[in-house]
Parts: sequence; C-alpha cells; structure tokens
Amino acid sequence: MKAPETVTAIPATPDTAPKRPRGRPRKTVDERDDGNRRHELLRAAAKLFRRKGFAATTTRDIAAAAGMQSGSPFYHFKSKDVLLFAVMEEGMQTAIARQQQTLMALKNPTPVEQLRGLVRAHFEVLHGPGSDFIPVMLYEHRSLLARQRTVLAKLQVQYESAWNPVLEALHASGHLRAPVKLARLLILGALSWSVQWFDPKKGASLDGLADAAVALFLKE
Amino acid sequence: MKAPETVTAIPATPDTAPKRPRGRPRKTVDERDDGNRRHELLRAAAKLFRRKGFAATTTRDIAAAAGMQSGSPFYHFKSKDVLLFAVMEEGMQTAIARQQQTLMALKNPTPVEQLRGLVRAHFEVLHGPGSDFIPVMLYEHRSLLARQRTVLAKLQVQYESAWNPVLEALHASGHLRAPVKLARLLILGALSWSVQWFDPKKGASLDGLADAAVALFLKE
DNA sequence: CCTACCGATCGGTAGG
DNA sequence: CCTACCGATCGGTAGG
Repeated sequence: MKAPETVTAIPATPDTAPKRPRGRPRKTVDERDDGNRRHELLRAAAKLFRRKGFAATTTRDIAAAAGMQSGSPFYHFKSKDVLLFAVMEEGMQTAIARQQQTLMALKNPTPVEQLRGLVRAHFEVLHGPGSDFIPVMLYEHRSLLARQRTVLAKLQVQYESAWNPVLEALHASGHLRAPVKLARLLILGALSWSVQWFDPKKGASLDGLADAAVALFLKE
Repeated sequence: MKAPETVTAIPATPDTAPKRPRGRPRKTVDERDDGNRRHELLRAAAKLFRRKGFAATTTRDIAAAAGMQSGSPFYHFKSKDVLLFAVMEEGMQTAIARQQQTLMALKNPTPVEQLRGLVRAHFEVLHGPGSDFIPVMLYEHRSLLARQRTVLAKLQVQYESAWNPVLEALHASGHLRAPVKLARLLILGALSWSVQWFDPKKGASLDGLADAAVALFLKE
C-alpha cells in the first residue's frame, strides 16, 4: 500500500519528450526478450519460495525481487499457482538433464560408480548453482493443485526410475541389503533432507558428502 | 466476512429461557477444563499445519476444527506464532519421552539393537497415533521466529544426542562405515523423509520399515 | 509491463 | 469463550 517498491516509473519525461514505452528501458526494439524477464521472475520466485515457503511469499515480493511492479507478474503468469508449477517443472527438467549427463559421462561404470554418480548429481541439483528450484519442488508439493501434481509426478517417476537398475544390480551383487524399493525411498530421503542442514557456504564439499553417503548405504 | 463458519451461535434461545453460557455446553461447573480446550486447539492446529502448512492455515480454520468461533484461539494463545511454537514444543517433548522409553525398555542391548530401537521410535513418532506434531516441527522450521527456534534447537540437540553414542559404537565395531556425524544426519534424514511417502493406512508395518532401514545402514 | 484499483481474507482486539 | 469489529495485506484485474 505504501510500498514504493522501486523508484522507477515516476513520469520524469512529460509530454514534451517523444513517447517512449514505460517501464525499464529496452536497448533495441527486437531485444524485447520476454523469455528473459519471465525467467527472472522464475528465479526470484524459486528463491523466495525456498526461503519463505509458497504461502508466505507474496506476488509483490516476487515482483519486487525481479524489479517489477506489483501487478506485473500476472502479465507473465496467469496466477501464483502457475508460477509455482513453472518453478517446479523447470526444476525437474534440469534435474533430469543433469542426472542423464552424469550417467553418460561414466565410461564402463560399475554399479557402485553409477550409484556414486547418481548421489553426486542429486547433491549437485540440491546445492549447486541455481539450486532453488528443486528444493521448492521437494517442500511445496502440497501447495500444488491436483492436476499440476499429476504432471510433476510423471517427471518425478522419470527421475527416480534411473535409480532402479542401479539399485537392483547392487542388491544382486550383495552391496545393498535392504529391499530395492524401500532402499530407493530411504536413500533419496537421506540425500534430499540435506536441504535442511547442508550449508554450501560452510565449505564442506559435495564430493565428501557423496562419499559419506555411499559409504553409509553400501556394504564394503 | 460473510463466513457463517458453523451454524452455532444464532440465538435460538431468546430471553425467555434461563440464561446459559453461550458456546458449547459444559457438563458441570468445575469441569471447565481449560487445559482440555487448549489441547484441542493444539491438536487441531497440528493436524492442519501438517496438511496445509503454517502460512496456508488460518486461525479461523483452527478455531472451526476445534469447534470454536474465529476469535477464540486468541484466548488461549497470544498469536498464531505462539500456537505453532506450542505444537512443536509438545511434539519434541513427547518424541524425547518416547525415545527414552524405547531405550530403557531394552535389556542389555547391543548397539545394533539400540539403533533398531531408535529407528523404530522415530518412525513411531512420525507415523504412530498423534503423529501430527513432529512433522510440523520438521517441515515448518522456517516459519518460526528466531527466539523460538533457539528454544527448539535445544530440544532437537537433546533428541539427536541420543543417537551419538550408539553410532560411535557401531562405527568402532565396523558396522557403520560413514563418519558418525554425517551418518547421523543422513540416517535421520532418510527416516524423516518418510513423512513424504509413508502412508500408515496402506498397511505397511513400521517394524518392516525399521528392519529395512537398519539393513540399509549397517554392514552385515 | 505500469497504474490504480477491487473484493476478499486474515490476524488480532475490545468488551462482555 | 463469543460478538462484532478494525486495519492491513493479498491475489488478481482493467485499461493503457
């Protein structure tokens, strides 16, 4: 209500000046990269949703963080829910991509090496650069509408299914003793929970973490 | 504003009837068990906070779930934050108590048996009867004020510290390969995450879960 | 994308 | 504990 938000759009140029589109200046006409502004919103939303939660974050917070006025996010996203969904979907997409890259980069891997790769990739997705999206996905599931949840569930199954053959192999070779399905749930939980306690700024390395996790789960 | 909430308090009994305290009837005068109503609020709040999250739950929701009018929760709790804190504190208190009972009930336990007890007690706290309090504690941490967080942190340290000697012993005996501190974080994460996927109504037993977890973490 | 709003909801309170 | 409210905030929209 009294929030100036940013001191941008006071009409400093009256009728005398040649008419110019309001809002922040654009360098050329064909640079109007809508995708860019849209993505700024996504990143701001991801960051705020992660820190304060979906319900406690206002669309005004998000607009301000992206340097916009309070009504502007709705030019890019129909509603706050749609914004949340977009954050999660992008998170899952990049998570899946990174997971696949990691697995492909291994040459003739043993199942143990594959597990270590999956673990390492998961930590990367959770704590690496641009890592606000997936924690939102993990912790704001209940804020989604049923239909959105269905779509994301498919991506999640896709992500998790990469673990299955690896865990099966480890179970068969005696490296893993727990039932595969429960093992996957428990392992992914152990890793995902690190969002609550791992602080990337404190210097501990993701590699060290991954080693500890593999040592915890595997026999010998 | 236009919310009738519950069709309770329309003055169906005019001036003719003998005056009677409004609201739900009390059986006798000295039964006015304030602690009971207060606790009904706590339970209703825990349930709603767990299902919808703190920010998305209104004090009106809570009041209605406890059979009260919208302003009444503030007779028992100064603010919504205080209610949240009370839920978490009670959750930690009973979790610590249950954990201690479990450990005491073991006669001459091996470290492996102790771990299994701790795991089982943790699942009980998360999924047993009256299990809404601790999930709220786990998932609504960020909604707390700094001062409240400090108080709860002490209880959390107390709860977690019970794990340390057990894990140390298991590490020394070669049953546990990961560094103890990281192992504790990962294990507690694996267990706590089950809030996201375990459905008590689906029949799977907490004992089976505990067995799988121990099998996952321990060598042989 | 900004301006200027609206309608609804929400935490909380005074007074009994 | 209920009644009757208030002040603030919030998601969203019309119109440019």
